[in-house]
Amino acid sequence: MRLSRYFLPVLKENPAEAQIVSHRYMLRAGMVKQQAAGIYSWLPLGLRVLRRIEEIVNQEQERAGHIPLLMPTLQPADLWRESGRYDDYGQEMLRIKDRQDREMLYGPTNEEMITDIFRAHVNSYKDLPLTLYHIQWKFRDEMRPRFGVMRGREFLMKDGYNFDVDRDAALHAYNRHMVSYLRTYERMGLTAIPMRAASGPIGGDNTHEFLVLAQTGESEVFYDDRVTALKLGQRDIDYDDRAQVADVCKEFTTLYARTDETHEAAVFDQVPEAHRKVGRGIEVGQIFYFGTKYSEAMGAEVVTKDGTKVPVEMGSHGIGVSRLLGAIIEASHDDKGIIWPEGVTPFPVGIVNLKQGDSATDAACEGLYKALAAKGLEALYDDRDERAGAKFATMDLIGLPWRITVGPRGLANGVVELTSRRTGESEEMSAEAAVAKVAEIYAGV
RNA sequence: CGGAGCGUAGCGCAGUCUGGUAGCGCACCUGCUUCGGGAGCAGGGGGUCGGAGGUUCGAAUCCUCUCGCUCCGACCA
Repeated sequence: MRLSRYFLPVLKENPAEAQIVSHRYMLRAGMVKQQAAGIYSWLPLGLRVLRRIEEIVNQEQERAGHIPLLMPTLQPADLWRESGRYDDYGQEMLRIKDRQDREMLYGPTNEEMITDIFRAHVNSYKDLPLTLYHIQWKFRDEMRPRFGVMRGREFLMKDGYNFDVDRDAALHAYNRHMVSYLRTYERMGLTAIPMRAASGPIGGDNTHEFLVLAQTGESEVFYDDRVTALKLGQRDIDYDDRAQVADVCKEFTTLYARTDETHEAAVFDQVPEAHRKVGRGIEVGQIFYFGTKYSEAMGAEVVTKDGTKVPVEMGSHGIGVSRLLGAIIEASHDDKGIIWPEGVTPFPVGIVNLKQGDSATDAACEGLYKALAAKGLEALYDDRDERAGAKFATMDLIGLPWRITVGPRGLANGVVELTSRRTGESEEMSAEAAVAKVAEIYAGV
């Protein structure tokens, strides 16, 4: 993408309403525009990151054997009357009437609707296990939306639902989700710690939240800091292997890690003092096992091997996709701007032409741009007629992890400069070597 | 939902107390100079002062109502 033809409305000054760093940078980098309290337009740069995050979520869900579908944002009230939640959900649910005066709602979650789909089409244990998920906009009419996309009223969420024949199978689904979530967050450059949680209006007694440590987090967290060193890495996981998946969950949930909702001081005190940490975290996902709560209420049953009918065992699992943008920025930025992890960056690399209009630098930049594209890497090429300082400031603000700087001084020696946004370190090399190095960096992402 | 505050140009703000017909910086447009970390000079365009009603010779400014947004608290992906 050539910046001169892109739509990237960056702001030099901090918008007054933005209190936390991710909100400030998202506005300043031209990623979002607020349209109402807790409701945002996604501008091109923000949309690119949102799509990247969705893509990673999709890939990891499908890798775990979960199946995508898409349910609507608007739902009929009657479905929610069956579970009893139409009345229970309260003011947070946005209720709407259509022209026939039918009661509708903008979905805050989809347990009822997925159960309706299930009961309409599945009758036998032979069709299980089954996990369906979608990534769809949700609306929760929060009392107090704040922190930009971190607590919006409209937000993009991945929500998945598992259907299993018995409790053991459902708990395996729970574990499978935990592992797939760990891998998802790691690919986004995040350390998200599973913490035992309270269940809230979804219901159920087995639930973990995934927390990203950050000063600006809304939850107080208590943890053994050795959990932050745990990494899934590239290990090979067979998601159908119950024992292997359970072992991974055990590895990641044995050390103490709780939110204030489930914190137990007496247990926490047994953590060695050197590792005992209290901090704050951003909740970026939650998984639940809730058994037959919805299937019983809504008559979602399957016939078992011995011919009896049983309500299907269920769980649900959510990742706050739009919230993740904020969480990643909170976890990865400096005083100049965002620092995107390679996994989610809107563009893999930026090209800065220090002397636009100079035939040598222009030609070198065009060559780089095309060579990168040939490797499947779409660079953001700053071809504006701006001074070097302005170009650097823009690149730093929008946070592309790698920058190739092309100027007449370097070209005279046959080199360009490859700079890491994270470390600030620069290395001079030929244009060919820079392309090769960037390609190598992204080969593993 | 309780408490506090703010709406004046695209963004950040001053002007409101003490009414006199709207200003600064950034951004934008033109020209010249400049050109490896958000340039300088000169010129220029842009605002029914959130909305409605009222008081007044006269309202951004005073009064009433209303809408929107932000922050602090209790709730949540």
